[in-house]
Amino acid sequence: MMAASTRPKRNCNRSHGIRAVAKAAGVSISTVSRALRGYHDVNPQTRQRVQEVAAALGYSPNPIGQGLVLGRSGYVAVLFSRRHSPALLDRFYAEVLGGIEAVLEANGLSLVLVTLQSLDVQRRLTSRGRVDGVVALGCDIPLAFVRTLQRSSLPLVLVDQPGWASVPSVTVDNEAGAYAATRHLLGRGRRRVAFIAESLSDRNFALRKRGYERALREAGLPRDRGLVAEGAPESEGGYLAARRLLARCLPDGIVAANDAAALSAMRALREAGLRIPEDIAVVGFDDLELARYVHPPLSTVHVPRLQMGELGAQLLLRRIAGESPPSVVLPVHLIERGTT
Amino acid sequence: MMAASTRPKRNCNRSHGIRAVAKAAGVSISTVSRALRGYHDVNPQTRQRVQEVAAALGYSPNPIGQGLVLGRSGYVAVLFSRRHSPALLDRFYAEVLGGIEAVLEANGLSLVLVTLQSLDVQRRLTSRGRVDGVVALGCDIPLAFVRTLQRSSLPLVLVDQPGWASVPSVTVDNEAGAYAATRHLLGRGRRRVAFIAESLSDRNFALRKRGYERALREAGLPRDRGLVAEGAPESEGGYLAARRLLARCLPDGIVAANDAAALSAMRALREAGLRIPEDIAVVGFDDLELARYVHPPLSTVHVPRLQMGELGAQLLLRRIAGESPPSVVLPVHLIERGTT
DNA sequence: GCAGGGATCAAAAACGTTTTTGAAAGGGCG
DNA sequence: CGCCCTTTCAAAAACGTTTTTGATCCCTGC
Repeated sequence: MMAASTRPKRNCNRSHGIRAVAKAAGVSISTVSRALRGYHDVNPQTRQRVQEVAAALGYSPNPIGQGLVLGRSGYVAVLFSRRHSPALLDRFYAEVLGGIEAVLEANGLSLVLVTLQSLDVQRRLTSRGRVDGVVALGCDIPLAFVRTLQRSSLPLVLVDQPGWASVPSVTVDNEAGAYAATRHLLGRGRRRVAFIAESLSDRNFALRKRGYERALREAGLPRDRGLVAEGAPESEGGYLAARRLLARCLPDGIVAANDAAALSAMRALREAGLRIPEDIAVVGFDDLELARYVHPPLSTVHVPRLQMGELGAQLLLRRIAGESPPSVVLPVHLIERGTT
Repeated sequence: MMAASTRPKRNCNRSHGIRAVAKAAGVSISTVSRALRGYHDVNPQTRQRVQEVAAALGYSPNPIGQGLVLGRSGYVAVLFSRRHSPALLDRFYAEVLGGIEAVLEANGLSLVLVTLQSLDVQRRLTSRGRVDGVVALGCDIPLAFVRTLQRSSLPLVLVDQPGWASVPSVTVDNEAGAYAATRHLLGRGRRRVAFIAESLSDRNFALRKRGYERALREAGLPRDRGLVAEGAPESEGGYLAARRLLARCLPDGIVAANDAAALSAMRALREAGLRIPEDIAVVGFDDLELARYVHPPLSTVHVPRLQMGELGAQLLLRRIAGESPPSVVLPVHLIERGTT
């Protein structure tokens, strides 16, 4: 009597899982799998019955079981640097994230958020089978880290950071955007045009500075180092940069490396008693939603954030599929509003 | 000769995995598992050798294999409503997210971002073993949806939305916060104090309205429906609400349901030629970082966002462990700045 | 000398799926 | 009537772990 229940193992006659469906439909589990996956070698009647039974039991394949045999997890990691980590997540990357999520979602993948803050990030990413690919966001992901990821042969794309070698990337034409912004100010008769940034060690901001310098050079204006000011790599860096700039000279136009810097710079300008745009014109970069709503509305270079995210995700999907898609550089365009 | 390689199956002698470590260390795979997991019945020398070999081979256990046998995935879903989905992610929830991520990270769990936009969200969450738990963010997750999640016996906690039954939650004392804000204005001699919100169907905003009303009642002021205005549930809803309010009457104080509404209302007030705080005082709710930097700096009710996220994650961890932790209501406090 | 017991480890079952392999059934053709 | 091919499905292997079970070895105590 007792022998039968001596070793009940875990629970062998559970009511979930592919086995339950197989039993209820009176077929084998392999047939259930094929029927549900839409393979050809299964009788239409059988397929129909299996589908009905599966629906009735509320069955859907356990993704871990699938992942084990298929060798994929169904997760894609989105890597943030410390500066843009969720706690500091600015609207810029929030929107990029939205684009990534939409595309992944449409392809049945889930998005896992990872920040560079944690020490064993590397292990968690490269650990075999944990994620199927990585999108690295922003230009302050250390190159060494990217190289490590690349070595682990995990599909990888860079967004808002130039790619290299076989790593595809999605970026915007930073240099051309800043060039257009500067030309715009020069075209309005401004002659002492400054450039400010939260930080010039940010690679994207450095590229924008080059566009600014090229415009000045082409206009035949002398290069004045006093016209370039740097703040601090934090949310109020632009305010600091503007204060430093005004302490040195009085420009009649400012090209800011991003909207955040432009907006806090505007506060500094107002505190200094300057009128915008009469005394000094300002143009930003990014076209945050907020730019439309401040007073006066901020002229800025529009960056297609959603599209960046979507393209990044699409590139990653192709990479996961084994292709080697080329990097893409998105064009940007200036939007004139009230500050110029 | 050929018989040996007739069926090479996938690849049976691969150089990764627990088997490789076992072979290299000259022990069985079960010993490797026990040694690495820190169990007792393994000789210290053997353990040491196994650890060295594992480190040398760069081995770490495949989480999918672990998940399969352990019945957990190592992932926790954070659920956003459409309104706060990544594309629209406001700084409020970004910071809550940061708190959640920090705690999960410290406990070896990863965070997967899920929005209510997708149609089969439900399947993806409740599908057995996909995630170990869910944190639902915000007060506009449909109750029906929450109930479904609850029925699936997936550990669940609500953040910024009142829990019920056995679902624990983390909220702030919205009613008390708005009460304090209103009392503050009344204490400064304001008598015609209005309340504006992007939307009154938002449950948290409705609670704040009740705090506002209680303060007026206790002060013996007559109830005036014209003093309550609603905008639209979008980023510029506060602007609209303020316009509607001013079209009806001229208050000398405004309690806004959140900082976003307060800030865009301030724009409307300024456009109407009103001085802040001389003609009209404004107090917000949330204490966004931006509140400190606008001009004049916004008086507001501080909401401990990071802490909300941390507590939410901790509650979920306890729930996953099988406990039934109680809901928590965090206190809030008023911060006086330049607008009152 | 031998039963009993603790320490250490190997073998195997189990987790839930997919995919390969091969077998049975049915039909056309010689 | 037998052979071969096609259709349909069942059985089993495989994915990478953890955990249970039981075997071996060595020691202690009688």
